[in-house]
Amino acid sequence: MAVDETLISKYFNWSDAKIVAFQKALLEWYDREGRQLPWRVDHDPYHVFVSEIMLQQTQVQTVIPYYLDFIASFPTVGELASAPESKLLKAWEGLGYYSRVRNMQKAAQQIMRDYAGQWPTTAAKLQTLTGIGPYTAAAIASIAFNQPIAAIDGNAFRVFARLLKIDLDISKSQTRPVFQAIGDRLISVARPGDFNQAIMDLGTSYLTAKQPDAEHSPVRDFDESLADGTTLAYPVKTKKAKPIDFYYYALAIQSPEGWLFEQRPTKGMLARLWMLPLIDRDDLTTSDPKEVLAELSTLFQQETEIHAEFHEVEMKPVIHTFTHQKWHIQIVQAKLTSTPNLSLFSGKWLSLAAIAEAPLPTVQLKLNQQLFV
DNA sequence: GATCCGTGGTG
DNA sequence: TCACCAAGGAT
Repeated sequence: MAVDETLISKYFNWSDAKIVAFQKALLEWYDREGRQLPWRVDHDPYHVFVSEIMLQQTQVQTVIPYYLDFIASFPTVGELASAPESKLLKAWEGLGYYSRVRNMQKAAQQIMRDYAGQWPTTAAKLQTLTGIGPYTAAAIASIAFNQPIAAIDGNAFRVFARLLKIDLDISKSQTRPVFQAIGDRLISVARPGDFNQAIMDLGTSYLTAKQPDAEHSPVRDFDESLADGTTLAYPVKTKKAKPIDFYYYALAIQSPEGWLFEQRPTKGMLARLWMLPLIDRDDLTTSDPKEVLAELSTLFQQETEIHAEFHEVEMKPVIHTFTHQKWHIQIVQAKLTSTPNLSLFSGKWLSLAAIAEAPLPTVQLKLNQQLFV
């Protein structure tokens, strides 16, 4: 809570007059050139909430169609709270970070149960809701309820780091309180929501990460890194690790009732979404292609007593890169003349129509492209 | 506090 | 191909 005052004053010692001038320059620009976005047509806390969750680590252009569909399907927090999970996951299909939508429903249920459907108005209370952290709580509190608290996202880190030449590593958790304290001193008490959104618009226009145009920004006169030509030195951030390679076979098994799909476990990657069964190549005793197919066939027959003749599909492996993992998937196919009982694979036989209804991760959509087109 | 959790775009 | 980025949060 108590942020080291000497650390703050190392980077920030603007006068009140300078702060006011900064707010004026920023907000006048925002009034002139701020983006028109679907979630900016009103300040409904539910609308702000849905958009902010979707925008976590996701670009505006990606979010827009999902936001419009989501609000149409689940218009109120009460309808979100009572929606079936499968519908929610389907609405989120392709957006990534799928735990966001399940946490969003938990938060909606907390609103209904603990707050009688009325949103709490302070960032502190909002942050107790599942899936709402310091950034999202500040965004909702400031935009929907005019609370003067800075929303420190990637844009705010970058903008403030450049303006004030803050050389703290923004990937370290101790850094956030410093930016929070400085942002809270800079923010316009009269228009906190617009201030936060203006900082974000600034971060996606003149002060972008790779090709900034700081010399034309509306706050160029307040930009200390522009003054000495060190814009690109900020923000300081440690590099991310390279994704780890994984090698799988995807079993494309077709019976008269459809294709065998599995729902992924409740926790971990792509939780509760549907995919073809994946066999880790490291779990097989051989890497010789012919022996692999024989082993898969044996594996399947053990449980079914149905003869399954697997064959490698003549297609390139599907390669899909996540943040931390890179999957190399070779499809193997088998067509069954009757439908066996399942025990080895805890899956379901899905018709093409059912596959279209099920929530699928993008890597499975890639597999579908190879199989069903 | 380091790691996990997706996807699409860009140079 | 690859590294990096984009309105973060939970564990």
